[in-house]
Amino acid sequence: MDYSAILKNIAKHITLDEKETNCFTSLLSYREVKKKENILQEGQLCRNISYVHSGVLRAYYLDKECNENSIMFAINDWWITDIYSFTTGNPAVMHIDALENSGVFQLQKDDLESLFGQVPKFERFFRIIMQNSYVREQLRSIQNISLSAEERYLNFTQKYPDFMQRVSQKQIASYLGMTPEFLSVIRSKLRKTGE
Amino acid sequence: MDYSAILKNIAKHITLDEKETNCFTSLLSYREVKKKENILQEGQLCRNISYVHSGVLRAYYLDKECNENSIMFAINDWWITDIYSFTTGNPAVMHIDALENSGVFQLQKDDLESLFGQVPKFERFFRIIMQNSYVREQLRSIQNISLSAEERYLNFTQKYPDFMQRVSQKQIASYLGMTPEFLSVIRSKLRKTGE
DNA sequence: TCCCGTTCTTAATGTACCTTAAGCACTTTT
DNA sequence: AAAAGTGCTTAAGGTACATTAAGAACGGGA
Repeated sequence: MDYSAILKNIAKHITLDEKETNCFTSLLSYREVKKKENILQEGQLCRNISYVHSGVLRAYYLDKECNENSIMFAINDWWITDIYSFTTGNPAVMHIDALENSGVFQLQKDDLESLFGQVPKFERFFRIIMQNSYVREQLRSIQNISLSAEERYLNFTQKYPDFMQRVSQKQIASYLGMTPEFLSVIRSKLRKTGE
Repeated sequence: MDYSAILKNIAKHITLDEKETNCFTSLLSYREVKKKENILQEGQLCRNISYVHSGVLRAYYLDKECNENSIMFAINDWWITDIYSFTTGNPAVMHIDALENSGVFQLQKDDLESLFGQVPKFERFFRIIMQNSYVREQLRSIQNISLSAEERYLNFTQKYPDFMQRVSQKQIASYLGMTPEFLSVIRSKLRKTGE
């Protein structure tokens, strides 16, 4: 099993010796997820967190009109989970699917707790991951409230150019809180004024 | 100085012995903040995090039309900071004011880092605080995108009844991403259909 | 290879919410 | 106590977005 990428991700924030590394990798399970395959459904308990080794996953929320509201996209080197269900133990509010054939390393919540006991440095690692995630979501809230649809789109293309290649416009629109039709109008307007 | 409330807050997630407690409290500085007084402005570096001992603080973002977009309210027993500036070291994007005469305990970023070194348990404490904050913001993003203005308002009144007494409607409207006029219309409609 | 489903586009119509403005109640300043 | 500011309400008119619908282009499955 190729742990190099995930270990490099960990090494961004903490330094592990060999024993700690083995302790960590022994808790990981690798899972292949086919395109369109689902790894979490609303109502289930989300008891693990996934590191995306390859491919793309998407988390989304189905509202009462059954619209898909994209919550996050996760490509290579991102972590993804239903953090609400994972944290509180309540049923999941979101669905998580693969947008391409993907490979993820999964860590069970119980194993993570025991890892915290054995290698307390991981508290630091996940403190940093959670803090960065909080920053990202807070900036998103601010932008949702204070920017127009066009501004949100321009922002997204700058901030996440990688996603533009790999995620459909429909899904980007749902992440940005607008309909795909309106996103199409915005893009066509930008195309004209851009030339 | 009365540390009982903040220590009780810490004790929700980690257990400290006497020495650790002293180490922690020695790093705190108490600050009184008068109503309308500002403790952080956009563009400054935010190098501390505040625990609200009494009163109410509000964080808000000024957009380019100079509208105040409320980001969060913090009453007794909440933590508040510009997490973006605090984390990245970039200039603050938000302002933080007191809505009432308030008392806060402040912890400097450098002191917090040294606290992590001396009492690693605090990594756990702040991991949990950050994780809970992430959950809160993510749920907020989901609701902003998928709910109508009226639904967001009803949700807010249920989730944060304490804020309703202490925060003006204008500020609640700005937190919910609508104008105060429209919130007033919603409330008047609810008053009628409620009877 | 054709077909079927999905995505993207364009356009007409509809609506949730904003803007502006005015009046009243309340609080703060002088 | 008057004056000036601020918050809440109501209403008319305006706009950014949604909805519906239909056609073109692409991609996956038999």
